[in-house]
Amino acid sequence: MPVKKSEPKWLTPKELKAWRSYIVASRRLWDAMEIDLAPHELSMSDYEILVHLSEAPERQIRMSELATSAMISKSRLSHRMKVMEKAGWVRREVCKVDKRGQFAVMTEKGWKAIVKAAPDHVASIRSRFIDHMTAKDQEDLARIFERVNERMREQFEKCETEK
Amino acid sequence: MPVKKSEPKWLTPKELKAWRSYIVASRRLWDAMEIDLAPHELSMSDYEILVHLSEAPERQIRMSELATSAMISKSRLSHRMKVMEKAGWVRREVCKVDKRGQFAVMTEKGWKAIVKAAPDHVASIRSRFIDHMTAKDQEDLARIFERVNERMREQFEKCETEK
DNA sequence: CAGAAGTAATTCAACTTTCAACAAAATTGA
DNA sequence: TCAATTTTGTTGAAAGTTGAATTACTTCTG
Repeated sequence: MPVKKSEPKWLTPKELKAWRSYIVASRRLWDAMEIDLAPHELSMSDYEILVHLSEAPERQIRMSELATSAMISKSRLSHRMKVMEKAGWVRREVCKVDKRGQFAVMTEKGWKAIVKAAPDHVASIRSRFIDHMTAKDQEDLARIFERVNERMREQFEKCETEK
Repeated sequence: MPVKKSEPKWLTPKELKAWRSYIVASRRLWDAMEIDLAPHELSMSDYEILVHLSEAPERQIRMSELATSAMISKSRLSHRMKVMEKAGWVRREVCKVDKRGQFAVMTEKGWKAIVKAAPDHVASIRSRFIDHMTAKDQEDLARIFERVNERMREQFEKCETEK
């Protein structure tokens, strides 16, 4: 029997428009916000790392946990930490309970750096994104992306259990 | 007179939720779609390049134009083209009118590769994103991101004229 | 309690992206 | 016309990212 793939269900013009405008705006938005952060010698990704670190109790957290919350690989975090350690923003401390573990610890200097960058970053989020939509839009957006996120989690879990 | 920065206008909980759900879902979405494309030996970025190339008249286009439409730097495009040329998907041809110029030309093999990848990619856009929202949501989303995009273009133009 | 399996984090090697410098050609304008 | 400027595209080195391998522990199991 000849293998016949089912006809792909192409996107309708409206679907395509939703996808393209999302993907194009997202790309530009990211670039613009990187530029906005650059004066603070921070990339979006490094900013994210520092925020999660700063929100941890006593501004310290295990490397693995930090990697998870900042949504980057452990390897990448290791490399970035080396850079940020050199900049004096963080330091590493061995975990006394589990000697395999390391704590990422935010230094006073790191705290000052993030406190200094935060107002500009928030202004950037506003001027590039949030301020261009109504309160209703914000709610819709949150709902939509929360759902997308939720579905991806489900898909991922399904894919895990299949192993 | 002491310099006093105006109090930063922090995000309200709703604004923060809109921003965070957008940024988190976007990150995961991108990763998931990279994984979906991987079996075709393509990254999202390379796919984008090939799509724009395939949509050009006679499937050929000047390097600069391609870089602009795929929203990547000329340098990056140059490097990627070298890789894709090696894979046999594209080749380069000098422009007879403007001898500085190069045309990126899609090969038959490249066309076949993109035609083969497209149905899976569209299925990926659907299952990861589009299918989780209503038609109304799609319209709202398109409108919101179109506006965000438009505003960024204005901001960029303003910043250009200031030079 | 020994050793097998699992986990935390880093390192290595390969690859990708960026940035600055460059060459060649086209355009501008005095 | 012709020198200055701009544009096109590439290159090479440095920086960043990834995934597999590695090291050093911890936990589990009989």
